Amino acid sequence: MPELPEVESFKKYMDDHALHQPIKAIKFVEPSLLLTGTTPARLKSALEDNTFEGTFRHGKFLFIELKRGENLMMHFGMTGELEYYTPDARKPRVYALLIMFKNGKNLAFSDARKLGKIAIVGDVQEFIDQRGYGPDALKVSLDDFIALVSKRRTAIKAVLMNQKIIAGVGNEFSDEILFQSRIHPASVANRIPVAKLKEVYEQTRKILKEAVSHNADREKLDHYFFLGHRKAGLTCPRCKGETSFETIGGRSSYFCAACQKFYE
DNA sequence: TGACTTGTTCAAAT
DNA sequence: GATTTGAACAAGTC
Repeated sequence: MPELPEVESFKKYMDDHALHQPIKAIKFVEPSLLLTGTTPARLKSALEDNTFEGTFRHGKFLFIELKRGENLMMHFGMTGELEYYTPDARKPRVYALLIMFKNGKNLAFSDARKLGKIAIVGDVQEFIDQRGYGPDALKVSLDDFIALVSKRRTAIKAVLMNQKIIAGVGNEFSDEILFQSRIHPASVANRIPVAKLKEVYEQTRKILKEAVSHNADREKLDHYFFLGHRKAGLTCPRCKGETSFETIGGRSSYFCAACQKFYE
């Protein structure tokens, strides 16, 4: 699922393939992905005869700067993907948004489950502020992290996944961060000692940075425990106990009840 | 067949 | 008002 590291790798993908090339035309076939305020006509007029000049990521949002001043915002939902390719009539792609460049290449944004979002955004910071998203998980300072997390009275896992507190962490990475920090995901955030929250902050940075450096490739993150194989009934590499499953914060959670301490 | 999954948003409850 | 909880959304997988 696209969390911060996956979105960062989409950012690199755009940087490597799609910048500085004039856009000839677009095709847009999935209006349900458009955020309120962006109509298909506005998308078309903003993109056609324009050029992507740079990229910016905040949490799980990717913003692609346009030469004429605005930004194309992409959110990948659960199943959003990008593909830059040479069109081939025999192998048509399924897409929600197709961008055709003057150099003959295409960029397709596809989204099988249609939970992604697309919009044209004027000022990126204003978009983030107006919608109330918290600081990016890799840019937030330790002090801000502690201040934001330590007062919450709900499960630490729900806090880490709440984009309005800290942006970028989703279900899968939250399980790994809490496993590495040895904290039970249902622990109440404001009951966790500050020294322990500092560890959560450090693990968050360590794991996300490493995932970013490997383009979120699970095979290269195999030295972590839960990434890639989230299941109940596995043997915990630390205490050799059996891993558990519970729904926490409305999401499936895997953890080791024996070595992840529960703070209540 | 239908339960389960995900990130976000919205409504309801506290 | 702020925070928390839980349901809803879509559609693919098993």
